[in-house]
Amino acid sequence: MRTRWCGELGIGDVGEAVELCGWVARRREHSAHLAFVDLRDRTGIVQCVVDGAADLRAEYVVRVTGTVTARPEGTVNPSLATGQVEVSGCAVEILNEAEPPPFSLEEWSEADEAIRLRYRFVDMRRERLQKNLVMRSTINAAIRASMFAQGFTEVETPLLWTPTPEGAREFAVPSRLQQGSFYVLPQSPQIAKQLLMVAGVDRYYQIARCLRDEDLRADRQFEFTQLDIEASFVGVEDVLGFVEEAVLDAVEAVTGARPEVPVRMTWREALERFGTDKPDLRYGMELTDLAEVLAGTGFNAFKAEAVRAICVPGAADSSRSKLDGLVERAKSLGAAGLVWMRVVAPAGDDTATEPRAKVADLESPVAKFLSDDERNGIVAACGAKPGDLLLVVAGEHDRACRVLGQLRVDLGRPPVAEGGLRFVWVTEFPLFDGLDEEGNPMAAHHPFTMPHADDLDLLGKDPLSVRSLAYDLVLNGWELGSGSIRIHRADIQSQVFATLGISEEEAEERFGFLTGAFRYGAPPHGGFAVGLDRLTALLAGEENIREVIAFPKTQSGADPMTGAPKPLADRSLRELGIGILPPKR
RNA sequence: GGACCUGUGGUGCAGCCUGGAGUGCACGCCGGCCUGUCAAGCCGGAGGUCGCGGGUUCAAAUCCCGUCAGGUCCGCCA
Repeated sequence: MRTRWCGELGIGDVGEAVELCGWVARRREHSAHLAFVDLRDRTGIVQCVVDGAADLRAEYVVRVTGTVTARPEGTVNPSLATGQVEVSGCAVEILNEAEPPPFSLEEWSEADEAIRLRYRFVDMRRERLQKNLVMRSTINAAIRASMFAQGFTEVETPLLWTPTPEGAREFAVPSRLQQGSFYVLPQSPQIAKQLLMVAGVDRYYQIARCLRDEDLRADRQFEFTQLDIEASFVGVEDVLGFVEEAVLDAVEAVTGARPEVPVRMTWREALERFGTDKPDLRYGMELTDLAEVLAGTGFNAFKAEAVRAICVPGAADSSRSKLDGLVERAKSLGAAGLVWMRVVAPAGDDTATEPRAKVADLESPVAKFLSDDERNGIVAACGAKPGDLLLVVAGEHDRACRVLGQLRVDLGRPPVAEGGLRFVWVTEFPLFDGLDEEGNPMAAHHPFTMPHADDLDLLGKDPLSVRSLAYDLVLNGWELGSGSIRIHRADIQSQVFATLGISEEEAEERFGFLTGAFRYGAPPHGGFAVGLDRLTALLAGEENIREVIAFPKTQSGADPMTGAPKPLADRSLRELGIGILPPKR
């Protein structure tokens, strides 16, 4: 039906007779006998010169036959990739008519999210989504090539899996043949891939769909895609190497340049410096420890386990209401309070106004409670300059760090498309993360994560301080993925289960098929999973992973195009043995 | 479960704070004109349950309450 793509035509094609197919993107009608039709296919747009276009409308599907010609002098369009040429002497065959699109398909035009999703098939005609879907495909292809080259075997695992309470909420699938029983959709192929290690597959990967029934966010959909990896007879460094190779290959395939290898950082260091386990290295504003400067302070609010600060460059002119807003934000994040300090010209500086000079070089509600040495020390420790704003949080150590880490993101994070690609390996995550209602430690990663060899004897004594062989890959402040070395020895697994407060019977019931399999010769193994929606979004410069997914859901989990989720017909419910309870109220 | 923002012809907005006739802008749509435009231009026209429900008021797009939808975030996401 066609001989060429619209977007690939250039000056080198002049003189060629072409047949093109696509959609009418725009139409500029000059008279009954001269019109310009911009024809669009997946590769781009080219201008066609037509003898009259009165019967054409936007988004009509057409086949154009004509000759590629150089545009007349002065009519070249530099903003169009094909702008040096046009297709002239065109005959236009209408393959299908179209109603006017529900929203403008011009790239500069924005439409409401609900309408975009309702007419996703129209939205996807735009360059933005076309480009993102192609990029996603490029990434997938590069990853498959990389994993295959590294000797990995792609294995598919079931979507109809078994409930494994613990972790994310699962989507349930009723069984028709065994009424009252359910499959669940896998929140990840975690257990399946460990079984593949017992099976001797040795090096497994899969571009796997994962499903979690948790609330949606800009970087979270119900269903998402991971590069899932597991390998036997490996240590942490091996796993990081496999992942690094695949991810950097994928980035290189998209950008044409191999990025810097990820920076290494322990979880502890990330928390101390950035107040988060997913540090964004594209900008500064790192946390400053004020403990030393304030060691002997008389100000009660600063007599705390930790006193930390961030410096916001040039923000000293923030309005009082903005500062009040920051205080509220800090409180909502769990801080007891937030102290702000405007750094102004130092005392004695001729440019300082009289009232400011009286409080030395800090303008703050608490300045009067601080000694001159403390004020100077704070400014020096933070490396602050006049015009900067300091934000100080005092309190329990981890919480103070996290609050400031979030404020740092709120105030400093650049747009997603700026600042390059800064990969970070965050290593030595704690094995446990807080206590549940019954006072038992909760697994930070999952219950099969190997404790750090040096911390094994702490399991019984001080579980919360036990480090693990778990690690995250972070890119520009987004958690791209996580993984760990798994426990393959029954004695250590029992110890961890015991620490988690999981009895042997309970472990047997929940994970018996895994621990049972482990008795038949489980190799040491470990793995990782990389979120490909997030990776693609970051490479595409998108703030929301919806933009790299063909058919995403809204934040309330709906699909405006299909109307899903919908009630099931009574007949279907009966067949599944399911009754619907009256709505809660 | 919670907080905040948004909802006005097909689309994107302004109007709302400070109530007074659905008023306005841009795009699109329909008709006409126009032989080198390119987000074409010019002229004319059509198109509205101001998300929905209730309340206050002589009077509500505007104020109040509720609700629905979309978005961002907290909780949640081993």
